[in-house]
Amino acid sequence: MRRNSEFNPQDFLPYLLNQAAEALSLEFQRHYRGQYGMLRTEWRVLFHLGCYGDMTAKEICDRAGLHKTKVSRAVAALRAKRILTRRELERDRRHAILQLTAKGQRVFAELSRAAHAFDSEVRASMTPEEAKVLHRCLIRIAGFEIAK
Amino acid sequence: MRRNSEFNPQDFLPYLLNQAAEALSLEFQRHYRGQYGMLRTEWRVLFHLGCYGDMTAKEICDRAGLHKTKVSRAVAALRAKRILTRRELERDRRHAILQLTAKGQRVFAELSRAAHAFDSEVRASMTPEEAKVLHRCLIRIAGFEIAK
DNA sequence: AACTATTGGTTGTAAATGTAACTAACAAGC
DNA sequence: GCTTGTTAGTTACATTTACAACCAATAGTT
Repeated sequence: MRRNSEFNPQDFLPYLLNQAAEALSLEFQRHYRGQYGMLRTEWRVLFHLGCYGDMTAKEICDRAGLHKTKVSRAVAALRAKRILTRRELERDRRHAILQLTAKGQRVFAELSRAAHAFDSEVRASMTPEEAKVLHRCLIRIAGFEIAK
Repeated sequence: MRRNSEFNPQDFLPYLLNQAAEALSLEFQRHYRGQYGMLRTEWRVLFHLGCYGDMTAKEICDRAGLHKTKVSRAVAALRAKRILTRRELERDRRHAILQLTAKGQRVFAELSRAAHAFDSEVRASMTPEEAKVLHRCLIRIAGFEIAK
């Protein structure tokens, strides 16, 4: 069977994007996984709480685009690791504010620094102009939805 | 707890890249999953065989950066769907060449067209110059490995 | 030929994820 | 107050994936 020259995987954006995303995620994983035994979703929850401050699980779902079951399980795991606590609201006991513990804040500070360094290292492989374009395109794509 | 203004998830490349990749993959999934009940890895294997022609599972692993167990299972599933066949080599019976069936080629042609259209649609959201920069950066990142 | 190593690939099992069904708390209409 | 609906979150179960152990074929060594 002969080669199809019109189109190849590297030119298909979903594929290329996935390869790039995988490469970086696998690499950065070492930090939260190796050091703290955290899963990707756990790191994301921690990241959001650290960056944006205390919030409910629902808010994390919305901001991070994660399904509530994923967040629910990540929160349970982070609680078990004593990285965050939940405090139910008096006025509506369905909601619970999630809050980093002192340990959680230390871990966040640590990982946040690692993330920053990692990010800089990746950006070092491109010009500031390229970085700007990349960022702009990714933001646009991340919100991409095809006409239904 | 107050907001950490120095750094936010949208600025962290692994995160942003993941969001973008997820958005596109989920969207494109409809085609191979909805129409043919294929999984992502199956689509990738089909894609590679269609684009590059017959090859062994090992070659697919190397080219696609997939683990051999994933490919092994995808191949089994695609065989069950009569999309490809395997032909053992006489001279080394460890190797088996994977080859698309007539049906496999039709399915590939169909999905390839859909992929092309999808890709164009995504690219329509950026200038040719942006697309070029994006492609260049992603290729670079996809091969990224931090100093160990 | 016999012994070890390596390679291509599969299988078993545990961990992680997705989906749907469920619970509990509140809100709204009557 | 009692239905009905909605929202936040959890649990149960089925799929998918990751990791390690495994098998069979070949290569390399002695």
